[in-house]
Amino acid sequence: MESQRNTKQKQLILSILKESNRPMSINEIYALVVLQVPKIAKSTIYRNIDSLLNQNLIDKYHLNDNEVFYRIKADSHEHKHFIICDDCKKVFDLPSCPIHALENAMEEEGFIIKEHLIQISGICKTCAKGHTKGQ
Amino acid sequence: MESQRNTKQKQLILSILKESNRPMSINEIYALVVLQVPKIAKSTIYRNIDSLLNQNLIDKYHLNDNEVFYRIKADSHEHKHFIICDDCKKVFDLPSCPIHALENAMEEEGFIIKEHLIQISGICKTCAKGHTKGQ
DNA sequence: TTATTTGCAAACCGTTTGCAGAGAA
DNA sequence: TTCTCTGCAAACGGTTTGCAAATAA
Repeated sequence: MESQRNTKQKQLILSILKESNRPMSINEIYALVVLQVPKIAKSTIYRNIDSLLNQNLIDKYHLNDNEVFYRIKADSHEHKHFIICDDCKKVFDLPSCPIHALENAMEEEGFIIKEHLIQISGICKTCAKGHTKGQ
Repeated sequence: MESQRNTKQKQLILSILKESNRPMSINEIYALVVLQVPKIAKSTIYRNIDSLLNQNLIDKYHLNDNEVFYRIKADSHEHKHFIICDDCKKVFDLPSCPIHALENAMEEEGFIIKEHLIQISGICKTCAKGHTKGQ
């Protein structure tokens, strides 16, 4: 891996993700960055996001209506429980995992739940037979 | 809505989805369709998929590595609990929802679980205040 | 016969890449 | 000074669209 330079563009992107502390789309990030660096190109944001991913400072998610979101990495482990607003399309973290208690808590806090989705991934029986390919 | 014609292309696409009975990507569908209709264009598949979606015969999901999947509609309600193979990238339905028991069952059946994701969507507090927009 | 559907090619749009100049170290 | 990063413009790839020929009804 090459050495990394600290440009104001990269610092700005990182600080936006840190402050929002929720998954953001490229367009959300761009809208905020462009206020402070009016001539910034979207490719610069894509490249910096890529660099932050490689540095393991942020995570990437494919959520909702096929949009891609990035979020500052959680302290301990990757947090992958989201709540998505059907209206404004923003994505928020869920406080915890157990689903039923959690839904009740969400509703008490004023979020109107429409549906939930559970996604589990790993290696299926067929593929597990074929190879021991760990990663 | 206009009248719908039953072309062999559309019948074929629908029957492929019915037989597989799991979420399939456009490319998976295309690979099977092209065997029987060699000159078919992908745009024809996209258009037929769109028509089947409008007819409420199939569902659409954005899963895994930003891929889009389509699956024949379940009898009762929309089934949105998937299990995804990290290796072959195929997507299968989960038999039921409650997550812990389910993970145990999956592992007993030989699926190696790497991670799971819970996604809940609805209307956030802020948006709920603004408007009473039901859909 | 006639209106919808098809195959083809071009357009579209989010993302990626090549490149010369700007800027960090 | 040197080498990475930026802004710009063009390329890329999955999806959509326009159009004339094919086909279901």
